[in-house]
Amino acid sequence: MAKQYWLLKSEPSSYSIDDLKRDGKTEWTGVRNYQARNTMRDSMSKGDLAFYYHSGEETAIVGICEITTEAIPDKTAWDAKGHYFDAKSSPMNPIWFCREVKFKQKLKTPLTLADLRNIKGLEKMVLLQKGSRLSVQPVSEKEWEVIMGMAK
DNA sequence: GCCAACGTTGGC
DNA sequence: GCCAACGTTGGC
Repeated sequence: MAKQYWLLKSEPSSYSIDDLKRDGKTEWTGVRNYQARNTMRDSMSKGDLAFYYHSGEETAIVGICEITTEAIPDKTAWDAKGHYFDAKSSPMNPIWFCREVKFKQKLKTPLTLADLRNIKGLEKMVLLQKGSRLSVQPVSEKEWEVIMGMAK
């Protein structure tokens, strides 16, 4: 199957691209939205690439990471003291899933939301749609290439 | 801080 | 199954 592309959102204050660079890899846990869950569980493939997007104060694509595993249960759902606890999920019957992602690179210059809105060819991008707040979302191959072209 | 958009919950 | 109320996300 052809390589697919994604975009992962994160608040830099909770986990930034620099944190990922430092760690090398991380489990992309804490997603508690069914659509985003389904994307991670069912649609992604090992080896796919994803833009790393900072939401909040920065609002920009800041880097690239790679999906390095199949879907794995999100263990943070089982931690009763944690922020992402969900009593309905259990090791026997997991509800939430994640993937491990590996740091690939930082963009030399972040591409801000405002930049992206001005680039031809990205009009359909999920990120740029009104009211879009999915934290895991697809990026088309064409969109990926347009953005990579701009990031040089 | 404000508010639009969206998702979830729960009463009926 | 509908829908109002509520909570959250996230841009501005």
